[in-house]
Amino acid sequence: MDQLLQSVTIRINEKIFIKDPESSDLGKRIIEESINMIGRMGFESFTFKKLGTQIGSNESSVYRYFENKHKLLLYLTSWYWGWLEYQLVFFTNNIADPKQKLEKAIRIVTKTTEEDSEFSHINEILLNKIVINEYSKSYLTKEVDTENKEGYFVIYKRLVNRMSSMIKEVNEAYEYPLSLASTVLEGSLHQHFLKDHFTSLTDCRENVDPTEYFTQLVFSALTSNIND
Amino acid sequence: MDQLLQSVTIRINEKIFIKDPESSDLGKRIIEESINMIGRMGFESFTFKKLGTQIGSNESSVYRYFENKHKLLLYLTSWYWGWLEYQLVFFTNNIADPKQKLEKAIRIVTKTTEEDSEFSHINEILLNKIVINEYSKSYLTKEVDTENKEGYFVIYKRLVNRMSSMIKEVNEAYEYPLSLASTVLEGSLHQHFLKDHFTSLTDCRENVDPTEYFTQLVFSALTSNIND
DNA sequence: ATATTATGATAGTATTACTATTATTTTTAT
DNA sequence: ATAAAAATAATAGTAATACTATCATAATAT
Repeated sequence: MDQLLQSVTIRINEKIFIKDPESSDLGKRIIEESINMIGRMGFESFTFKKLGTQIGSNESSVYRYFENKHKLLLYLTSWYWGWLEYQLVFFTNNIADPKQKLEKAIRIVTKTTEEDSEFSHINEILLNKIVINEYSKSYLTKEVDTENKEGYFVIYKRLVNRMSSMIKEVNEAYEYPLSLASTVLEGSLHQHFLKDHFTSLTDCRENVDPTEYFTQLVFSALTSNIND
Repeated sequence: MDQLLQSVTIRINEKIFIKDPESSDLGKRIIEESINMIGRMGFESFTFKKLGTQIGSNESSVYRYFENKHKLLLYLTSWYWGWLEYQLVFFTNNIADPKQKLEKAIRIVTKTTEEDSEFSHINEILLNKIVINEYSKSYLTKEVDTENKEGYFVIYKRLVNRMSSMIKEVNEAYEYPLSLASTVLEGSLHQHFLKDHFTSLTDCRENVDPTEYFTQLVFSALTSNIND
């Protein structure tokens, strides 16, 4: 990623925050440091009090940006999916062949984030780890339906839909484009997690990325003739 | 499921509990009522104090069975996976043809639990809902590696391995049997969740079970010639 | 120079997630 | 049948969490 990205901002649903963290220095420190802290200690041990101390500020000041840490997690993960969506669109835009396009798309959404684009104060490598470890917690709640209606998951949903469209462009007769798209996105996070913690449950490892597995899986499904 | 099951017990790692809940009436009420309560109010709102009140007992008594609610969740989910494993083995045991066997296996692990087997005080329908909504939380923690070493996830791991073996029996050249097995198990929970809360992200719905989707997906992957 | 807004400091509350102690009831062993 | 042991219940207490509320101070905008 390069210069271009420096002028791009990821637009997050305004209901997720009280005050836009991008609008001030303190806000940016909140985002920056919360990524470090959640990455280091995990979401459950992370608190606004600890964050306040860490950024040389105050618990009460953090509360002026986010209602609670759940909303902050929604903010961080939305940002991540927005960033991925941007890459997906940018790098597949010029590809005419649907197969090549889909292949590129799968590569983008399943790869390990290995470089920090430096286009913001956000550490994408760490954020990728956070998404792997914590994303499910943002929607596996009793409030999902309300929060979904409020539009807290729009970016992720848009991403799944973009993948689904690319799948359909390869084979419009395929019956499960949405399920396949959501399986690739969610499954990729899961395979990355297994690679790090349950090596006996995955074939992915150092140098065998989930990318290859999912690419083969998707193209098999789309070019299969088992239902003929 | 029938009579036979009444004599089967699912063996849970003894480190997960302090006192075996199967060993007393109070223990069984703890399990039974915790399933109702977690199902109703979600894992985060559930507390041992509320559980104590509900079963006409005491917070401190619950603590004599489980160290904390995380361990209780591990117990419940282990039980569920053990129960699924039992069905998997039981109903595939007599099938000689590897394809038919795998097909049956996929059906068992991806179907919606629709009947309470009555072979225990455990409500399997509700427990299935709990697994869909809460299972990820049991391993997406900072303590996974330690708890994995303690053997808290053995049953689940055994289940993935059984699925993986069945996959290999259909196509021993297939490169990702473990990833495919873990994708089916985890992905099935995810598709069920989407069906209930994010209908725009899945093709599964009333009468279109994840079963069909995953069956097609797995057999496409195994009979694919895209790498030839 | 003053009003406005942002931030910081402090205090307070209800709830959670426990631990510890003691009392009471139930079970079991003799 | 009785004593000892084990299980359960009741009560109290603690540190931490997840906030809310209030007031003071600093930065900025007009």
